[in-house]
Amino acid sequence: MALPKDYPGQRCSLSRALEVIGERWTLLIMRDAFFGVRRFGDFAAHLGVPRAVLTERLETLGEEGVLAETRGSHGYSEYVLTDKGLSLWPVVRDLLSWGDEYYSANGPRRVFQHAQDAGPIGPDGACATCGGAVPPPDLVILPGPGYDGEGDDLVSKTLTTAHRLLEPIRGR
Amino acid sequence: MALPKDYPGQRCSLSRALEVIGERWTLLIMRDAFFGVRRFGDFAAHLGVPRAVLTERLETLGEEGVLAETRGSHGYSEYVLTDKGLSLWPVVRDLLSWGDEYYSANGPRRVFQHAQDAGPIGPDGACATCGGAVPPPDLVILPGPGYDGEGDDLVSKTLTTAHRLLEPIRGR
DNA sequence: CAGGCTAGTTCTGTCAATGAACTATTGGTG
DNA sequence: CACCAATAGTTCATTGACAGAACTAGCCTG
Repeated sequence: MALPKDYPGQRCSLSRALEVIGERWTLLIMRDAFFGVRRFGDFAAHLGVPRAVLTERLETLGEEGVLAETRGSHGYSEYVLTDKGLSLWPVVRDLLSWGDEYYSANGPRRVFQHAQDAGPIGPDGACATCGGAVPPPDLVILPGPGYDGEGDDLVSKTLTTAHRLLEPIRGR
Repeated sequence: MALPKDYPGQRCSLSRALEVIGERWTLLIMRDAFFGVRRFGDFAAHLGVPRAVLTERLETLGEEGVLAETRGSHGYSEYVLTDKGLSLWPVVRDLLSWGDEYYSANGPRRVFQHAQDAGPIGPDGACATCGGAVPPPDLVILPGPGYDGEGDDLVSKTLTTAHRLLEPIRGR
């Protein structure tokens, strides 16, 4: 988003939602958080977002209760999704599916699997094997047909190795 | 979104999707399109978006094949969702649901119903009666418990009267 | 064909985003 | 304990999208 992040005349809950997660970079930060990124430097390195912007976004997301800042075992801050943040998973998933459908000629770069029964996850987020909706912690992320490690930074590579969603990831 | 609408280092389909529909105002334009708004002046009046910005967004959405510009019976342009645009409905719905859940103290301003069996639509978009996913043309939009017509412009009021999604709406 | 409606365009000031450089805090090592 | 590297975050000048109002051109109705 650009200038003011708010939408003055709008009272729809969509505009309220966009005031929280609609600014530029915010949904990419959320995606990374779902994929396991937790540390300032990893967000910055992976996204290429200006550090000042990243600082401000993390602060906003914290104030809105979407992310929580905690101190990790290493003494540095970690930014972790709250329940409110986790409930944004359908939004992130739908956007990923839409992008995959219309802008990934070779298929998705990353695909999801249900950890319990190894069933593939469809565009609607349901497990093709058991048919149920799968919450983020039960999802495994795997490299998809569209993946070629070309030019990826270390965080990108790590994000694409098989792992559970939300499982902490570190670059280097 | 702000400055450059693109995300240079990113190759994820999410970033590609956000380059199309992630800019400021764009998702509100999409919501209005789902709700039946088709004309330039109605988008402008309802959203309060600067006209120059609206022009640019409609152009981008047209180029990306999300909206199609057609000439209505009145001789003026109409902007209508394409199939590609319609497939963004889950994104809009999920954002609405999330906003309703966390930012609508009195409940949603608008609720949805399955046109065929009058079943209420849950946060996941499924009909509570028949259990199926309901495509936009089969949805009826109704005023919800959080609705109070206070301060709404004419387009807002019209949007909240009972009608089917995508059914053309006019202010005045 | 005249007046009003509609759809844009133009223009200027403002403010967020960018990107690089800098500072401060923490962790690790000898 | 002293030093150095890693990490997190701040500062600052520049750029350019957005806001908002005024303007223009086309269309439509009586």
